[in-house]
Amino acid sequence: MARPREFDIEVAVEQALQVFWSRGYEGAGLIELLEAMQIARSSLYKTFGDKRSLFLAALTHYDITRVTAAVSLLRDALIPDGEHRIANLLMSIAEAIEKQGDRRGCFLCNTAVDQAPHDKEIAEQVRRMMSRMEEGFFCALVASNLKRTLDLNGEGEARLLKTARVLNTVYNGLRVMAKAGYSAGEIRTVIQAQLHQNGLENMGLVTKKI
Amino acid sequence: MARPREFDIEVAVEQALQVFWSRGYEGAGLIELLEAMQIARSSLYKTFGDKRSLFLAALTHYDITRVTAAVSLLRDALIPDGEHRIANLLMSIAEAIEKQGDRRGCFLCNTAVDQAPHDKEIAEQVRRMMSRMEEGFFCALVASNLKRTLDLNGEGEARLLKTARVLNTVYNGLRVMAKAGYSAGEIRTVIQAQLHQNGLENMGLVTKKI
DNA sequence: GTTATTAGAAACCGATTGGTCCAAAACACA
DNA sequence: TGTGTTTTGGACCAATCGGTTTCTAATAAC
Repeated sequence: MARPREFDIEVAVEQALQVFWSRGYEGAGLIELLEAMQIARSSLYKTFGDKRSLFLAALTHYDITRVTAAVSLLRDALIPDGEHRIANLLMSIAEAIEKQGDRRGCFLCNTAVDQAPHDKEIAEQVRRMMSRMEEGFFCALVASNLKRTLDLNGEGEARLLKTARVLNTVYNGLRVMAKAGYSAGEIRTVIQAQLHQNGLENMGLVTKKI
Repeated sequence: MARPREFDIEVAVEQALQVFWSRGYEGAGLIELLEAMQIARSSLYKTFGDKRSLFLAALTHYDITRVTAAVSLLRDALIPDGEHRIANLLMSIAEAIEKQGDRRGCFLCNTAVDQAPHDKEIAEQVRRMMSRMEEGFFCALVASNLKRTLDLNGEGEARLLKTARVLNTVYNGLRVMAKAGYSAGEIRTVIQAQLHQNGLENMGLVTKKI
């Protein structure tokens, strides 16, 4: 029995995420955040507490939207070969540069670099999100020809877990390169070389068949 | 015919670098910088112009000290095998975490992530420094068994250049992982897997013989 | 020693920072 | 319609931001 909130929290958090994503935590001013979120100062503080909590909410929102989407892509059974799923994910980095001129990179990677070292809670969440990414890569590897090769050799899933972590490391490295100004073409070359080296040979881009 | 400067510019820039390195550009306040540099406000502005120029000076200082040191390691003829030089450089990331608890990562990588997208001049310098790192990896690869394998196959230096870029990407990825909280042991595992995949098999740590 | 020049310490600047407070408006429920 | 509760916008806050100015002290050249 009270006045209802006039804005949608999820929409507001998504807008805040956009600002944090392109400006970073320190670079994002309250005014810029409020304009993007289309809410008043007091509404922000009443709803979220403070700037840091809003950031945490944005990070969680990134987790349940973007990270989840990436993991889904890596588990997508509609693309039978895991190497194709991995190639699709990595190539999307180059595509983002090419088509949208997007050099904001990965919000998770950005946050790991500039906030995780100074904030324990953020660091923990970043670790969890990184682990989710690794799991995604692992799922794709389970459906790859690398898995089949390893099965013949009798090597276990330990090797797959290791490769998943390597791929996630490369993924983060690529996002840094994108921010450093490398072109879409240069990034694609790195991806191809990397996939080749990981024994993921069949790596042409394959679109989902529905 | 004037009063001489009381502080050493290089020392001051090195101290400023330390602050920018651990706090980032926006996170580094004037007061913190001045205290670390042990100079007065007006001296800073007279000598460097403004905060951004000081940052640029710190970035250049990082280039001519740290990046140069890394490249020297990668070209060090006293370590005959290139793969050992590469392993040494990558393993130093894990060592920094283990021995100094240093999670500030690589200042070049940090700057690429949080400043390059917003500042053209910084972006250009970051690109130049990344290229220097790649050249370093290339020099090490020239002295590696991968090179010898490729020579037999008739593959040219193009492949080596590509691998150099991949290694630099991995290097940046590892620095992100370090910031994300991965342990020295976890990072070492990734490095070993990666070196293995790059055909750089002889990868035990080898100390320089003088 | 005088003079020209510059370094240095500190006061000072407006703008902006993140954050609080309060009166008024808007709704749910009776 | 009246009442109670909560959101809202905007005024307000001290602190800090990056940057400037001023004035004094130091010193090299003459």
